[in-house]
Amino acid sequence: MRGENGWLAVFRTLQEAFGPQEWWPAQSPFEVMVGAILTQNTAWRNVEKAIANLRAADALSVAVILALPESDLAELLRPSGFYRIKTKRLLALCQFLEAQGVGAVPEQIARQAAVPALRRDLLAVHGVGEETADSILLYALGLPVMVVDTYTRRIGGRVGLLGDHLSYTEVQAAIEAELVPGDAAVRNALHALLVSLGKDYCRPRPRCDTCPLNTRCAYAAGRCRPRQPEQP
DNA sequence: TTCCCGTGCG
DNA sequence: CGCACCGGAA
Repeated sequence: MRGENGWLAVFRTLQEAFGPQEWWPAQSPFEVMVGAILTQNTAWRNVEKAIANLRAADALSVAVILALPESDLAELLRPSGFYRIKTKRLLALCQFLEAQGVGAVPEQIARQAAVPALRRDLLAVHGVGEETADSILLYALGLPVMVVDTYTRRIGGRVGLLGDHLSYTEVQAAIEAELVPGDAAVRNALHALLVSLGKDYCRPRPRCDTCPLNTRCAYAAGRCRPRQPEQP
């Protein structure tokens, strides 16, 4: 509706443009976690290749991955880039899950009241930072946690909802303040919509001419030009 | 701040 | 070819 201004207005506009989102392309909570590690600073299409390798090797489980020779695991992860580092990180995550005793059904231990402690424990895992931890909480465990990523910052900055140099926590709090507490679905959908916009429109070199937000975006109204000025 | 790294697009 | 990619650690 008209009259909304902040992230909720962005949410509604994007949902009208892209349709309802129910996200994370994965077949299990564990696969979500794997994807969350592999997609760090990496195009999703490359992550898909690595996950396909894992699936083909029947290695989409904690037990199998932990039993795999590290060099073999690295070879499976290779297409996702940063593969030696990601091998270490995925192993660290699997060791954590095994220690938790939740390798098979991790979502069952997740209750909303336990979110802060669970987030803290995830952050203690090598290779799990704030975005990865929150992606796991939201998309693997279904908990109402807003995920902040590079798209969120870029879009928020351009539309005038976020300043520069804000910490992860500050950005997250700014968005959370507009969302219904406890509603995981809206956080899931909003982040998914932001990713969709970020990939296809609000890119480093933006496509403002066809962007669903271009009528309300400060960037589109100002600095965004359909093409570079002609050469002198 | 710099490094980690393959991949597909412009 | 060069650039950017659903970051995090050193």
